[in-house]
Amino acid sequence: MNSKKGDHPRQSRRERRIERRRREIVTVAAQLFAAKGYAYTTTKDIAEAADMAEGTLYNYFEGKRDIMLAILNEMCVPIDALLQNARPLSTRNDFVSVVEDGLEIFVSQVDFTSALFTEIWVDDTILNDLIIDRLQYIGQAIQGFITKRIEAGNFRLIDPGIVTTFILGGFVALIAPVLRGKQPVPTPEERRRLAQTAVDLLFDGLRIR
Amino acid sequence: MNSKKGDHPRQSRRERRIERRRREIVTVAAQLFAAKGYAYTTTKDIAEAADMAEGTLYNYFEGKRDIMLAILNEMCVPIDALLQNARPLSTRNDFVSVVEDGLEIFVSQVDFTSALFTEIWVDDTILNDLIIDRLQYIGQAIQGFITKRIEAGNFRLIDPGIVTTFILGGFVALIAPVLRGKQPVPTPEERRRLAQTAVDLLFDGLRIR
Amino acid sequence: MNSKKGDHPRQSRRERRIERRRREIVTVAAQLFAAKGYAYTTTKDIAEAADMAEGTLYNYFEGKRDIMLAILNEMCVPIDALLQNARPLSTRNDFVSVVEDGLEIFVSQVDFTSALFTEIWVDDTILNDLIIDRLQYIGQAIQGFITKRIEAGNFRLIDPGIVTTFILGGFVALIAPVLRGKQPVPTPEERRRLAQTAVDLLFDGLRIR
Amino acid sequence: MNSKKGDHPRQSRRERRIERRRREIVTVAAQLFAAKGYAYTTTKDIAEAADMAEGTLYNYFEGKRDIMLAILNEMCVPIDALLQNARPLSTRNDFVSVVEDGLEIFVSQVDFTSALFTEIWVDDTILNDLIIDRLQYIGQAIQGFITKRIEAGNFRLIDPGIVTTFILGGFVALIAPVLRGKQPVPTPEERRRLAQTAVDLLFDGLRIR
DNA sequence: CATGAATGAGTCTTCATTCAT
DNA sequence: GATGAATGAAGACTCATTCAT
Repeated sequence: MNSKKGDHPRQSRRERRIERRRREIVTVAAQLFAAKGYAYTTTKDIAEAADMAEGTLYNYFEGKRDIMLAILNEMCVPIDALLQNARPLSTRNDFVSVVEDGLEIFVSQVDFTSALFTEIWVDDTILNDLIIDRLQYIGQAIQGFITKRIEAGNFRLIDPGIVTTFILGGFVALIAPVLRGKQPVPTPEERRRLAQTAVDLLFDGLRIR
Repeated sequence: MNSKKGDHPRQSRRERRIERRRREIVTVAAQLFAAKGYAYTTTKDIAEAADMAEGTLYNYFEGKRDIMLAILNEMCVPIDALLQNARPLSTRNDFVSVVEDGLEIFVSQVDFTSALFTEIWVDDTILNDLIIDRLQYIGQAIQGFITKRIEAGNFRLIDPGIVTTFILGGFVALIAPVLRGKQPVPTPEERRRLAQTAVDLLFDGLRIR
Repeated sequence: MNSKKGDHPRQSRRERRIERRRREIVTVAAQLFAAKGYAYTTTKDIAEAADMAEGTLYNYFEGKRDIMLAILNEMCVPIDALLQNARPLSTRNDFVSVVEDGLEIFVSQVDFTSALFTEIWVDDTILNDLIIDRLQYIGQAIQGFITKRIEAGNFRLIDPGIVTTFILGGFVALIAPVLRGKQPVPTPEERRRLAQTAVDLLFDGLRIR
Repeated sequence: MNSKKGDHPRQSRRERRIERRRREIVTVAAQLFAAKGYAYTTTKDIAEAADMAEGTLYNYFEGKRDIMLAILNEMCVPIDALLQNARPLSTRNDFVSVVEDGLEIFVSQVDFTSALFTEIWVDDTILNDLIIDRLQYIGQAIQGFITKRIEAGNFRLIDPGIVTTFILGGFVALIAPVLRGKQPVPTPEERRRLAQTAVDLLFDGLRIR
């Protein structure tokens, strides 16, 4: 019997401790990577921020890069959850919800998101392994939605590819200032308003109809 | 008098040569920074690519960072020109033109743009010194345009700040795949279509009116 | 009295367990040292091979170096036994026997011998503390044998020192390929043949008499 | 014109300087490797001994291991020369000469030889790449010599393989004490005597004929 | 001006040893 | 006694910058 009481301890105390420690490291590393970028963050920085010896890092991660990958995976979990659970986009409200949830994910983990964005521009491996697929998945969902609506006669005839790209960019732009600390993290209400305004713009455009 | 003959040589031959050399360095450095990121590009890389000795770089630039700054300034020249010369946005076509011109600038200097984008996420100084002001200038132009149109009763009542952010993000998204080599550099015709589609979306939205 | 019952237990059960554990460690360590060399074998390697925690090693040895010394001592026990028990060399057969026994000792403990040879070249302390004396003892035995035979008119007048050195080297060369895994461990029959051939060569030389 | 005077300067001044520097490094490194072993010699040690900054080493060698390989190659040059130029062994005097020359090579470069011997026991790559082939070459030369003599009726019927191994070991044993600093470097006269005694022993054995 | 060797602070990583549990 | 996480000193190697030629 591993644990004194519980019958089904998911993890032994040891495993929990290890997990906790990894989390600590990942958390502070994300902050540092977000603030200074991966290349400019030293393992010494991370160790000091995590208040441990440099060598201790290597009991939990294979190396600096491994910490980065852990951050990115951490980041991917809620994203994948969103992608899995998302009902197929069919109504305007679906769209607003998804945008809102997306904002929530990225913005509630500013450091992780920021670290992610920083490296995407530099590291092809990361881009290919982690981003491209998900981006295509999202892109196809949006394109599917638009295409179907066009066929149904609800949407105008407009290149769905370009629109999708534009939408994704707009979405990122909404969170970029937050990531770079130029704007405070939006409250849930503000996120809702952002999502609604964005979708509003997208559906009806600027011009008075 | 520096030059032997001409009365008003803007620059002596020597100065021209220096200028040419600086350009060479900046050009190859931009390629390297774009490809591998600033941090992962060594001065040796640059020197080799520019076919000169490492030490020679220091006759033209104060150091590695100074080369980066030169790249960014290089980048800013056409942007500032665009911003200066742009007629105040008043018609829909103005908008299309500006977007088109913007695409042209960024896309025709993929390396410079790419190098720029890479560092913005990491380097606060660069962000503040070079980007923020221009972004605000552009943002205000767009916001002004929207606000005026709203007042004129042409545009719906919609938060101009959010719209502006969204627009800028969409714009960046159009060039991002090119920067990362995931899409080929668009031809002038494609740029025009991109610009038109984007503005079209922006003005009239997706829905059939 | 340590043990509960027996009157003359050489060692208590505890002591025997400790001794057994030390043996285990020494055995696996010798394998590793032989295979990779002392410097390239980590305490983690040893601990894993001995199927115990790294820290446990330190309950039985003062440190990594201490394990090495234990190996060497282990190695010395049968050697010293051989040296003690060996009748003074007097006949040709004595010589063959000693060579044969020597081969047996070194070759039956390939890992220990190998570990020993590896470090002798590097570590002066080991060389001085463990090897020099024994080597001199052996050398003197051989020299004594030769000198006596020369005086007796059986052997030619030939520098006994050089001969001794040459003999020892020849002996080592016979086992070296085995130590380095370039030849299989010789069977007792092969060892006998090796010993006989070597002594034969030594006594009568190559030339037809 | 590269050089002021000479028409056929084998190497430019720069190349000569580089070669000189490499030599310096190799020389001090060999001393250190010989004294402490490869693993226990740090690049810092080498740099200090060569009186230069650590980084400078890397202008001349790819890394620590590369320095080791340079030492070994340095070592191989005279050996290969000896092997190439050696007349086929046919007389007893040929044998003495080769042994003498071999002693000269190894003993005149104590540090290099010592560094070599140290690593052979540990590093399979080195052993395979540099030693095995040459050893086999030498072994075959000796075996060939013996076999031919046996066929000619000059030598007794004795396993040439074992004899060869024994000879090589004897040879190494003659230089081992010098390598480990236990004996002074032998003078040419001493080398000659060593060689003669060894070959004498080998041909005629100890026993009075 | 051009060169490129020299520099040495700084990086990531390893590992023998300790010690709280 | 057993464990294995924590430690931190030390190691190999990198690279922006300097400077003598």
